[in-house]
Amino acid sequence: MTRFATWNVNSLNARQERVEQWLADVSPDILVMQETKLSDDAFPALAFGALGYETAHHGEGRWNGVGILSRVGLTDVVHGFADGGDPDSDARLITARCGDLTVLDVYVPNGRALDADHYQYKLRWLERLHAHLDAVTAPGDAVLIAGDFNIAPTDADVYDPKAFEGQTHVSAPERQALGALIDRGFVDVFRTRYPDTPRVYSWWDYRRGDFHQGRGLRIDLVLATAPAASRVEWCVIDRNARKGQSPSDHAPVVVDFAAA
DNA sequence: ATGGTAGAGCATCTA
Repeated sequence: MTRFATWNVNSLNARQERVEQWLADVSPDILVMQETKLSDDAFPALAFGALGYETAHHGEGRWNGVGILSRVGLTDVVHGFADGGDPDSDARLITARCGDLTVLDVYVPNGRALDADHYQYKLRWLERLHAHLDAVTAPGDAVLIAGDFNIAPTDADVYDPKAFEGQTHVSAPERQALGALIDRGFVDVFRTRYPDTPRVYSWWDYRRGDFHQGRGLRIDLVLATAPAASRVEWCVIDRNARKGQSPSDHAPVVVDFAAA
């Protein structure tokens, strides 16, 4: 069994102690993180190494930043897009082979507002994933795209769909971009396993007591190709990690895969 | 009316 997890940690500097405690509690074999907000130089590879993990990190410093921990092997690391285009100005993608899984760790742009340039950047960014997948994967591979998608796949993933009308995370073009990955053969592991379970979220705004009021979005996803999806034994969003002192605003998503 | 909180870094920007 391989235990895989994704977590937007919202600053590793602010969260290191909590992340280490969570690793001890949950013991994932692979953890992909988003929003480390670190440069590669500042990434605490030694601290994670002492816990038994190999690491890879792609970060620019103040914002964004993605990192992978693995204790089942970590090879073929690709920083950013391998689509032959211009380098992404933001550090939002890192890819690696972890054991028998090819893992894309993604921090999809937020979008900010439907009329913002950043929203067009988000759509282009999602489009670029296809050429990247063409470059780094082959048909039949067990591939995961995991991370903070900043997209709620359907209204069932939104606490109050009316409140989000006209906003990012729920717009048709974003959902269509996610749909294009589904059309490509990826499945949303959590929703496939729990098709009818309502009010399960992975992110809650820090403000207004949203977490305790149950006002959240399910925007942290694990997408898997069939060779990986067929091995899913268990999937959970760890709400407990959103509780207590100084939590991230996101909860981790954990997936157990049976041995190939 | 455009809040409220958190993080980075020290004025706001991002989420």
